Amino acid sequence: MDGRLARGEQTRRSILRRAADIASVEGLDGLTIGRLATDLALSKSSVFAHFGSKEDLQLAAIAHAEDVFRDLVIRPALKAPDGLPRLTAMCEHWLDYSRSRAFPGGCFFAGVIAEFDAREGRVHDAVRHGREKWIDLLTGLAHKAVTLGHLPPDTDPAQIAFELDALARAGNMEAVLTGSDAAYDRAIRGIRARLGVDPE
Amino acid sequence: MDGRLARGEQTRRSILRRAADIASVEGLDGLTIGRLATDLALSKSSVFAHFGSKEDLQLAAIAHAEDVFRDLVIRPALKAPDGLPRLTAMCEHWLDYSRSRAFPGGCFFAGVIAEFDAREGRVHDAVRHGREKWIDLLTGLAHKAVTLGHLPPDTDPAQIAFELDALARAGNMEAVLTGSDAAYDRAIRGIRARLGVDPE
DNA sequence: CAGAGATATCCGAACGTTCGGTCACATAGT
DNA sequence: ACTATGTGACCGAACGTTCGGATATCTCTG
Repeated sequence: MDGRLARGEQTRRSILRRAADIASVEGLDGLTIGRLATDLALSKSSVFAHFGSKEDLQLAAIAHAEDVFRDLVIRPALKAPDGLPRLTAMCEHWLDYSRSRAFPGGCFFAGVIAEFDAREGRVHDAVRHGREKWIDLLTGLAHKAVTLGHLPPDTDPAQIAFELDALARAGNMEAVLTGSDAAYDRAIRGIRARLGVDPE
Repeated sequence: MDGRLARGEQTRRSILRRAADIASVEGLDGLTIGRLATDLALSKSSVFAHFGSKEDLQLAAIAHAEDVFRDLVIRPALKAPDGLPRLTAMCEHWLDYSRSRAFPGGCFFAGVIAEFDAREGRVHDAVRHGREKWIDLLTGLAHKAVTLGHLPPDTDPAQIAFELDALARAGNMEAVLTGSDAAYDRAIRGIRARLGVDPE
């Protein structure tokens, strides 16, 4: 077992990368096995065989997008000092991740949540669970910021997590919709004001 | 030309009502002519004939949803006194419209915007234009509230419109995703705090 | 080290279904 | 009788899925 990846694993990853990119624009339903096969110069059956069903492909794409999100947003932000700096860093990395178009359709989850929020099934559950973890993370950071005295003692951590997420998500959506980066400035201004942080 | 509707117009409206309901859950792409025909006990060709193409059906569904939104949110809110009361009324009617599930998938536009924000074409343009009108409306109300002295004179109307929309939209999404109404309280609390209005 | 055998990986063809869309024809309303 | 409205049969394309077999890649033996 050397460090190299087995051939199948490489293919699987290339499929997932492409799948997440497509899904961020066309949605997880718009994601198509035939389209994937064409784009990657593979056969439909080969793409299919790696996942066993379209639903499992969708779930794998979500898991992959979560890995990307962890690498680009969560892990870097956790390097900031605990409390308010870490909370603001999390929001700013979130916006950078959207702005950089790590996924061509903006934030992968913003699109997928809206697609599956009102449905049922495994994909809905996975999306919902992923979002819960994210909100819990933000809430925990806000709580820590309160206990450290970085935020007023009467601050409700869950409420502030909700509002920060709302502002960031709105920035992503408007930026993608209009093709302009101006919405990111709106989002960051709202976030900084809400946290009582001086605008740079 | 008496007051009654022509037969075809009645059918057309029933199609659009159902189409908007389906699209709010499954998306405008998940909306299917065959599904519509089955649900309404019509033939596919009849449904199709009313619109000429699927894209035109999607555009008509958007226009219909805008009518509903105008009736349930905008018109009632405009009865409130000008300035801050009207702005808060707009937000609250927005949340009530989402909570009441006028569309089974929550706010029609929240879903459709996320579906088409990163795409191109007529549907994207229609969605974007509709959202522009909505934001302009909110911005105008905020501006009026500032000039009337209901909000601090240094308030940026466009910024506050962005933030109010962000909070309301987040409330809708989380409520639909989790099936709980608690998110609406979060949204309204954030909105009232942002506007400096006392919670009731 | 070579080569046989097992195992991953991938392909091509086909399946049944559903999609948006077309068309000739029937029916209903005035 | 004429027009608006709706039907039913049908098309080609794309969908997810299945399957048998070809082709790499790895493993184990001699």
